[in-house]
This record gives sequence, structure tokens and C-alpha cells, in this order.
Amino acid sequence: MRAKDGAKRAPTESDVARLAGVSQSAVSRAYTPGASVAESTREKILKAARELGYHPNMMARTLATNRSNIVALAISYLDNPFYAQVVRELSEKLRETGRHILLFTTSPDGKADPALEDVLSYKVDALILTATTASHELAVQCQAAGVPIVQINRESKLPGISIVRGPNELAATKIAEFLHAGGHLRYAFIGGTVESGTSKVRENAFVGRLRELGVKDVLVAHGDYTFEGAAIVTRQLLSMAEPPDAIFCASDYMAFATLDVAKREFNLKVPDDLSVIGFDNVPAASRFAWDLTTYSQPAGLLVDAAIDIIDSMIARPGRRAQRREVQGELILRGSAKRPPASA
Amino acid sequence: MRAKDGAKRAPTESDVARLAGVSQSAVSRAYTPGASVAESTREKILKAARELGYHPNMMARTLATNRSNIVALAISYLDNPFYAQVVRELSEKLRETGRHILLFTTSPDGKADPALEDVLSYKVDALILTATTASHELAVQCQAAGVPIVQINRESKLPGISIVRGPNELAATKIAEFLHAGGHLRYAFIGGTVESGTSKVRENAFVGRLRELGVKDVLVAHGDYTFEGAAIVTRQLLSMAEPPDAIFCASDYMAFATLDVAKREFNLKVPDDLSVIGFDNVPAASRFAWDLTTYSQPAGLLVDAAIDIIDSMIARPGRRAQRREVQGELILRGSAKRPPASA
DNA sequence: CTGAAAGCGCTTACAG
DNA sequence: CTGAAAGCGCTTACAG
Repeated sequence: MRAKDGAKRAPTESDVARLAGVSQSAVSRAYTPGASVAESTREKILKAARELGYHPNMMARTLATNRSNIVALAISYLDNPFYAQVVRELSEKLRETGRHILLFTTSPDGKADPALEDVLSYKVDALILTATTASHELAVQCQAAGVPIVQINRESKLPGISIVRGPNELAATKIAEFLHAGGHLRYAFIGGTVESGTSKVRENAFVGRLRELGVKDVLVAHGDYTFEGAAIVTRQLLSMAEPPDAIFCASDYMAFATLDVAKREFNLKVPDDLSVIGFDNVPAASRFAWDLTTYSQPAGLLVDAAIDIIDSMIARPGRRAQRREVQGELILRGSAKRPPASA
Repeated sequence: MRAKDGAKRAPTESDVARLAGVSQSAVSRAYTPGASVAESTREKILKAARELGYHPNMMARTLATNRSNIVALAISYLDNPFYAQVVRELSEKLRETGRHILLFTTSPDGKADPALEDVLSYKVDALILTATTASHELAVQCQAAGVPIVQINRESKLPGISIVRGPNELAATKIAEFLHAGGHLRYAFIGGTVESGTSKVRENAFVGRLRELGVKDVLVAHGDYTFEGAAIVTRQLLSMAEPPDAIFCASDYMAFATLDVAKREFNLKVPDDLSVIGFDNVPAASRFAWDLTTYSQPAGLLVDAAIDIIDSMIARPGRRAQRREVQGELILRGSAKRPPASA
């Protein structure tokens, strides 16, 4: 129980109290918003704290209050710029309330489930799951432990889990209508993973609307939300006897791969030979070669909604799960043919 | 001090001890590698723990041991795919030893310094700074508090701070030689921020080597490590009366912007009219429109070195700062003219 | 407004 | 190998 060899022990409330000539509990109060301390006492304490270089020990505080100000974030596809954006927005917005992200990356192959124990051990205030292959068991257990959970763009059958999603049905429906109005003949959908509920929702809305419009067959493939996966699947689609001339990809990131393969390997003219539409509207979608037509899904709004839900669940633990949908819009660019007489 | 309303209190060692019929300290030992517990006792305990759904409380453990198994990561440019890769590699490799990342994002404008208190409050085992605008004061204070610090790709005058870097001098030198052999006439360097030591090192080596080769004037601009910043500066460079025909960008990410502007806005043929070389060799560098010639800087190796240093500093707190350089190589692709008679 | 004291859930000498 | 006990640095009723 000796101090670590090198570094001298960090100052504690007791050290500050001694220097300021008050009790240790007074020091604690000086750092507790709303606690009753005389202003003069408080100043004396803060001065002493500054002098000693005192910083409250969050671990001790957490032990006493059961609130860590840490939010666990489980995420796989950090290479997808959309999710890099989500992480950044989340981090910055949590910081505004003094909270931080504890990162749990999961490999896209789903092998490394974020160790259950870990997220439970750290007594996180909430758990956010997004773009992750994390098992549902993780969610179940955390929920049992009373940790508020919200999933961003991830479906779930579990009743207690809150969900924030993009405009999946509406977007897919509008995209189907837009492509159909553009006079395309053969349609394909490149989804994420086979298990992805979000991808399935988009697929169903896309295929469903096309069917209503009289299109019988829509090719469906899965790019696993990865660039490489989408590239492989695009190769297969474009190698068919009658390849599609319109492809809707479940993410911009995959759409980039589709465009890449179409132009470079198949020498197709976009959008003359092939129209490609993505989903997300990441910054890169408007850049150079891509010039991608897509449906926007503002990361900032998704994050706002997620934080809002978390806060309400922390405030009222008994609260039931919430579901929110964020708005987006069809962003017209050059990668998809436009309807002849634009409505 | 009552249990939180909704969720029942999480089971503790005492709960497990009661169920297993042993003392609380025995339970603790069962979870401490190398502690002396009879195998039969241990099994009894683990069984009881499973039954109760017990998970050790890291906050309490940290308070007792002063080790949190949390590593703070300060980072700004999450949108740069190279750093997204660094984050992922770091997260996965730390997980192998049961550690996790506590994320401190800083806005690229440098406004939001990661709150000093925060990183100190969480009693992190180490602090890693990379691609960040975080002030040096942060580093100084953490160092004073005895927190091991390593900077990835960030220079520092502070004596106690360990640094892991890419092959800056060598890469810039080779790139200068390669472009010069390619017979270019007017050279430009697009660096990161003006304050970036890493950028300065690359600039000096690049300009220095060109000077040795007889090139007097090398244009120097700063893209601030952002896509937009690089685009703006590229516009300026290419609008000059005598624009450069060879540009070395301090990151692939900025090189993409340069290529984008050159091709789309100035209708330049790459590499016929303009050669562009980047730095990092991110996955996107080999994709479609870019086909970027660059110098590799393996994120995995940088991360390995950083973790290695952290571990050694934790093991021997008195240890002095270390500096490591990771190897890379010139990756030949289509964005830069090759020397006529390749050596 | 202030202090003494108990408690948060662990680890770790210290005896046995 | 095992248990009782002190201690890690906080918060928070409880008295005063």
C-alpha cells in the first residue's frame, strides 16, 4: 500500500483540506454543484486545490455515486467515414456534459465480441451500439444490469432497447421511385450483412416499391458494409448476362466500391450505362470521381437523438424504450440518371 | 445511499462470498491471477459468481490498485482514414491485454483542449496523443502526474515524452529524389498545420534534398491536414503564373484533395501535367480515381511501438522517454511520373 | 454552513 | 490456503 515508486502520490481531498484548513467533506462539497458551502470557504478550497494541483478522482467518485460519466460505444466499421463522423459527433457532444467515450471496437467478422465483463465492469452510464457485429447477448446482459442502451442504425427484437435510425423506409422508397422514373430496366440492391436488420428494412422498402411499380425482379446482393465486399459483389452483378443498370447501395462507402469497379474494371459510363445511389451522404460523396447521388442521414441528428434518449433514461430509470427516426433527403448528384421530365 | 430505484444493485464480492460460503477476500483472490486460492475454492466461487451474474467493479479495483486498464487517446482528425486505422488498431491491440480506450477528441481548430482534469481524473494508465491539436500543457501536466505519455507522429520539445514516428526524413528525401529523377520543373510541398513538427520535418527533408539536387525554389503551403484546407491551397498553387508540376502532400488525405482539384477544376492530366505524391498509404490510395503514389507508414507498426513503450514505462516508471521510428517504403502508383530509365 | 462518520467495492499485507 | 481488517478517495445523510 505504498505510493508507486516513481510518481509521487496524487493529491487528494484530504491534502487540500489540510492546506485549506477545512474538513475533507468541505472539499468534496466545494466540487459538488449545489452543495452548501460558504463562498469564502469554497474560494479558500479552490485556491489550495490549485496550489497542490488537485484533480478529483473519478474512480472514487464513481464508486460512491455509481455514475461514471463514461458512455460505452461499441462499433465495428470505423473505416466507414460515416461512422467516423458519428464517433466524432458523439464524442464532442458528450464532452459538453463532461462525459467521455470508452471505445469497444469489434472486428467486422464478428469474432471479437466486446467482452461483456468489460462494459459491465466499468460501470458505464450507458451503452451505444452502432455499426457493430456485437451480439445481442451483450445488449441483453447490459440491460439486465440496468444500463441504458441505445442502438444507432441497428434493429433489435429486444423490447427494452431504444433505437435511433435514419429514414430507411422513406429513403429506399424514394430511391426506388427516382430510379424507376429515370427509366432503368434492371435493378439491384447491395445490402450490408445478411443479418443486418437495417439493411433488410431498406431492401424490403426498395424491392417492395419497385414491385408496386411493376418491376418483378430485383437483384439482391450483400457487400457486408465493407468496401471490398461491395467490390466483389459488384463484379458478380456486372458480369451477369443481363447486368443491372441501376444499383442502390445500403451505404455510400459501398457505393464508392461499386462505382470504382464499374468504371475501372467494366469501363461503364456513369450514369449512362449504370446509375448508382448510396446512403448516408458522407462528405466524400460530393468529391471528385464519386459525385454520388445519395440519401442523407445526418450523423449529428442521430447522435443528438441518442444522447437525448440516454439522458432521459438516466433521469428516469424506469422509462420504456424509445424509437426515433431522423429525417434526410435525396441528394441529387451525377451518379444516377435523372428522370427525363423532372417532376 | 439507497440502491438506485429501477435496477437492482449489481452483485458484489460479498454477495458471491455469501453464496459460496467463503470470505469476501477469498472471492477477490479468485479473480487475482497468481493469488493463492485452493483450486476447489476457486471453482466454488466462480460457480457462485456465474449464478449471480457477478462482474468485478473496475472502478473499485482501480481505486485500490491505482491501475485502471484505461488508456486515454487524444485525437483530432478522425475523418482522416489513416487515423481511423490507428484508432482501430490501437483499440484491438489494447483489448488483447484487457485494456480500453477512453476517447478525447479535439476539434481541429484547436479550441477544445481535452479537459486536463478529465484525463487526470480518470486515472488512465497512459496517454497517447496523435493527430491532435491538444496543447503541450496537457502533456506537461500529465507527465507531472506520472502518467506515461507517447505521441504518435507528433514532435515535442519536452524531454520526458516518448515518440513514435513514421519514416519522415527518409520518405521525404526519397520522394524528392524520385520526383527529381522524374524530370519535374517546379516543386511544391503541402504540409499540415504550420505548428506541426512532423510536417516541418518532412518539409525540411524534402526541400533540403531538392536543394542539394539543384532545385532552388520549392513552394510551401499548408493544408492543415484537412481535405478542404488542402483543396484551397491547391487552388492557389495551380492558379499561379508558373504552377508546380510536382506536389508532395504530407498526407494521403490531403493528396486526394489535391488530385481532386487538379483534375476536376484545372483539368490537369495526372501525371502528365502534374505529379502528386502522398504520405501514409491508406487503403483508399490504391482505389480508383486516386491511384496515389505514396510512402507507406504502417499504422499497425506505429501502434505496436506505442503500446510497447507504454508497457515498458508502466513496468519501470523511472524509465526515460523513448523514440522509435517505423519503416515504410515508396509505393509506386500512377499519380506521379516515373523516372525515364528506372534505376 | 460545517465536520465526523459510514459506506461505495475492491486489494493486500498480516495472522493463523 | 484462508479470514479479518485497513485502506484506496470519494459522497452523503446526520448532527450541530
